[in-house]
Amino acid sequence: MPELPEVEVVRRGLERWVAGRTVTEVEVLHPRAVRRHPAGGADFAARLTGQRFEVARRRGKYLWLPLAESGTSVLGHLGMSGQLLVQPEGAADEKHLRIRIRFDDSAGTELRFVDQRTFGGLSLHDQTPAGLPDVIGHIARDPLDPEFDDAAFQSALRLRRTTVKRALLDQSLISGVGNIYADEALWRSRLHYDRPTATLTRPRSAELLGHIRDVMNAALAVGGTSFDSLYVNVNGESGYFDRSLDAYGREDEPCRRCGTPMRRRAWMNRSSYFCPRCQRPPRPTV
DNA sequence: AGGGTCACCTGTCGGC
DNA sequence: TGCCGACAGGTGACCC
Repeated sequence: MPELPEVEVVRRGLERWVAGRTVTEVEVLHPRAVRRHPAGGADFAARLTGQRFEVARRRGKYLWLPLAESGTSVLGHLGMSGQLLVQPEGAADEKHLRIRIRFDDSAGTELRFVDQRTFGGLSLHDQTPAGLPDVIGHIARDPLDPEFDDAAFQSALRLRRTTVKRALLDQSLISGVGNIYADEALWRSRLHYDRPTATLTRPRSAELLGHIRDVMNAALAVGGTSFDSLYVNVNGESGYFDRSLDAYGREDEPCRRCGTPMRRRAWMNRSSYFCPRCQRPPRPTV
């Protein structure tokens, strides 16, 4: 569940089903799932056992479970294919089950980290005075954070010497935006992905930020975007926002504004979807 | 220093 | 059928 709305859906599930529970056993079934925990899987398991989870928090695409009275937290990132699932004890292991966490209560469920491509993982970190795991200090606030500074973001965006989609995907400038919501916000803003950030006016950058927020909130309201069973909440359920996408994945389909067939362009080892009429490419600079 | 490229994985899909 | 390449929602180490 990679981008902000999908991660927030997972965070809410953890808040409901995992907060307040005490860990009795941790099984690390694949070393890559704890590769961001330098001391290794055995240390991760030993240090987590006996600890009690507090309410899950999130910044951008990272989420973490603070451990009560310890000054540490379990940090999680879902990568491209990670899932955090609350499953009945005894349910058959998923094919890509990487980490299992058991609890001391009688709720009858356990927490599982399942990840096909192993780009995601869990790790244990000290918290900074601000309450953030120390290794994500470089991650900017996300646009749904009440303390996100709109004016500062707009200024920083326009000062960058890069192109607008690159900037949106830079998690140290604004976090939580990935390939889907970048394309959606750019389509709503009528901006081409290769538009130099320096050419954005203040109103255009404000409008872009507004569209990022709007599209993320709209996705969150319907449980996020799921094209397949890889992207689900902690109960294994998909979101519905794929039906509302205007740009992402719509190659050759008519633009919902002007009817022109949408295009896909290879871009940074991935794809950008855009309307060639509504989102004109920037004039080549000399 | 900051921007841009590529590797890291496993799986699916479409073309031949 | 099978093989092969393209592609998939992300990140950060490493270039220049």
